This record gives sequence, structure tokens and C-alpha cells, in this order.
Amino acid sequence: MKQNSIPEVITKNDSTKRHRQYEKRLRSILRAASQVFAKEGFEGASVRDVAAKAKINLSGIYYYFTNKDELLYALQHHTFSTLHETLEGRLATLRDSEDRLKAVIENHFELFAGNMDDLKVCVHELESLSGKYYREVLDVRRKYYRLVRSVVAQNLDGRSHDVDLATLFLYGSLNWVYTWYDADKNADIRKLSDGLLKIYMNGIRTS
Amino acid sequence: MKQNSIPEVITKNDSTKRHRQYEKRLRSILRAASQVFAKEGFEGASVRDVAAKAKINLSGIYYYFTNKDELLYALQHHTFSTLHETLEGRLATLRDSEDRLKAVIENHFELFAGNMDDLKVCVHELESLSGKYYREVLDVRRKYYRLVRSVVAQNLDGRSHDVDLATLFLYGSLNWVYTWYDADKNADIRKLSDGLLKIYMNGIRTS
DNA sequence: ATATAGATCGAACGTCCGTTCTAATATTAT
DNA sequence: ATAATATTAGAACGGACGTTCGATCTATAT
Repeated sequence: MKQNSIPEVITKNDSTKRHRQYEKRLRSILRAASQVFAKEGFEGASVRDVAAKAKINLSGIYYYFTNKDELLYALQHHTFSTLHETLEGRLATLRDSEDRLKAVIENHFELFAGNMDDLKVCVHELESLSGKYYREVLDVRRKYYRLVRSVVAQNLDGRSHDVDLATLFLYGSLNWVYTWYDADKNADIRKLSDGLLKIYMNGIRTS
Repeated sequence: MKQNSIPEVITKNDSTKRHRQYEKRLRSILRAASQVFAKEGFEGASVRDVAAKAKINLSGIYYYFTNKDELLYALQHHTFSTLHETLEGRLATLRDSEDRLKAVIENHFELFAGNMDDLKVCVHELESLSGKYYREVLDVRRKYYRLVRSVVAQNLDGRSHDVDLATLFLYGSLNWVYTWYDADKNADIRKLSDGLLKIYMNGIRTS
């Protein structure tokens, strides 16, 4: 039943009991990998740790994934794709430029709050892959970047800001969150979103 | 001649030839470590790589540093201290709140441009140390954070922003720079500083 | 019930890593 | 010159790591 080397691409909608078991295991491994990578870093984490957390034998991992890199690849590809897709979904119904910028920020923060480990691994291990894996993840990242950039550009319209610079500053605020966010202290995600939106739109001068 | 286990704290101003040689070697090792850690990540980098880049024997490293962690500690402690000290120096003569905020941003970006590897290692390996090493670096980071925070607070004065949130968003923009900065493309550091200052102060709405 | 393919497991291999130990060399002090 | 000390060098250790392999177990199909 083992399929493609790229787990995202599910071959057939084979909904046998076996297939469902397979997918369940695969997801549980990815969840374990996400937790371990987030805690130890990709290089510092061992496949043995992932196996232990997923309650599977070490070699069992290699039945589902061809190597350690592919674990990170699957994680990053899936998470960045989700980030991009959910944002596209939100933007589809919005026309007002400020609403769209708000959607960008809320989408990022809400997805982060719901998948802290995933987002942290994505943001912190940007350079841990290489070759084909790296390039494919980079493609998705670029798609997401372009989408965010287009929303920023729409808000900038006519003003003398460098679009990429403005986008990257926003990116920084969004991505840095994993280093300080505390689920207890910063429970209210909407407050974070509003705070950033206000500052980014109007600056810290306005109240 | 080997001194304290914490290289920052130079014991005596022993200016013998030997001592000067010792310090030179020590700095060359730190520079090598900075380059290797920036490229491979702290966990991914090997002490052998650092030794090779510093053109010293592997065991030579252990004459100057007690272990690999101490290399990172020395690097981070020194760089964060510098960041803090240079900012304090700049702020000493400035009273206007916007000027002071500008100093924060310029200080960070200029120091980054001049020591890309150091800053990257500092920002990217925030969690790679533990125990005493971690705590001591954290102390310096906190000092720097408080200083930046106080400048932000001064600019916020009376307005309904959360001071920590506002500081952390600024932090994000500042620290994220290592992921995208290209010395050729973004040669003009002052342009970066001005761009961020404008956005952070006035938002993207104003031209 | 038996055959077949899917899934799990235990054990091992080769490699690289951080660190240490001891000997050798270079520099300074007497 | 000789002794003392600072520094470098080479070799090795024990352990952890990613990965592989063949055996074994399990579920499905006939």
C-alpha cells in the first residue's frame, strides 16, 4: 500500500479499511514529527524520537517515509499549502483593501494558534532542506508570498513605499510570533491581529 | 595562559606577546564559528568544521573553549551585549522620541549589515543553549529588549497600544531581516531603516 | 483454510560527532 | 642552557545517528 514518495499526493481515493489505517498512521507520524522538530529543531531531533512519540517502531517510519528529510518536506509543504489555500479562501469574498489585509493577518495568526508546532517548524527550518525538497517547498512559499504581497500592494496603492520591503516587514511581525507567543498569556488571537493591523495600517502614532 | 571559562571576561590586561596571540586566535576561532554556525546551523555544524575554517587543529578548539556550547555562548553573549551597548551609546545624546526610535532601527540594521553571520546565529539559535549559558544570554537579551521597549513606550505615550505587542512587532521586522537580506540587492541600509521607521511610525497609509 | 500482500519489528551496519588523552613542539623565564 | 609553561598535534573513545535488511506478524482475497 505504500504509495508515492511524496505523501501529499494521494494516488487513489482507495477507502478500504487498510487505506484508512495507513493514512491515520501517516498523519500520526507527521504530528509526532511536528512536535519533536519544534522542540529539538530538525537537526537536533532524531528519527528515534519521532518514532517513540508516534508509538511506532523506528523502522516503521521508513515504511511511510523514505528518509528524515521527507518528513520535514511533507510537514512544510502541507503547512505552507494550507496557509496559502485558507488565505485564498478568505480573500475570495473580500474586496475592500483593508479587509483583505486584515484577512492576511488573521489567517496567519489563527492558523498559527491552531498549529503552533507546524508553523514554528515551517518558519524556523526554512533552510534545513536542500535539492528537490527545498525547491518544491520554496515554490509554495513563493506563491504565499506573492499573495500577501499583492494585498500589501493594493493597500499601498500610489504611495511611496517599496512593496517588497513593506511586505517583508509585515512578514517579520507575523513570523516572529512563534518566538514569544504564550497560549496562556496571549489567549486572544483577535487582539493580536487587531493590534498588528492598526500599527501596520496607521502606525503607532494614532490611537 | 588559558583563562576563565568565559572568554568575554578577560582577567588581566596582560599585554605580553603571548597574550596578544592568544586573543587573536580566540577571535579567529569565534569568527570561524560564526560563519559555520550561520551556514549549517548550530546543531548541524561540527567542531571539526569550525577548526578547519579557523585553521587550527580540532583539539586546539578545546584549548580555547571547554565545549561546543561555549562557542555559541561566547558568540551570542558578545553580539547581544554589543547590540545593547551601541544602542545605549546612540540614545545617550537623543531626546526626541522619534529620533530615539530611529536610532533603535538604525542601530539594529547597521550592526546586522556589518556582522550578518553573528546576528543570524544570535537570532536563529535562541533556543540552542540551555542551563547557565542560556540564562546568561537571556539576561543580556532582556536588557536589550527592555531598552527597545522603553523607546517604543515613549513613542506610544498615552495611546491605546499594548507596549509589549508593539515592541514585539517591531522586533519581528528587525529580526526577520536575516532571512531575506541580500547585500547586493539591499545595499543601502539607511533605506531599510527609513522604510521601517515610516511604516512603524505612520503606517503604510501615509506617503 | 490457505495464499498473498501489507505492515511491523528487532537487530545491525557504517559513519560522524563531541570530547579526551598523551605526546610533541614552541615560547618564555631563570 | 635549562627548566617551566603555553600551545599544538595526532589518535582514539564511546555514543548517537540515519538507514537498511530480513524475519515475522496481520489483514484481506480467493
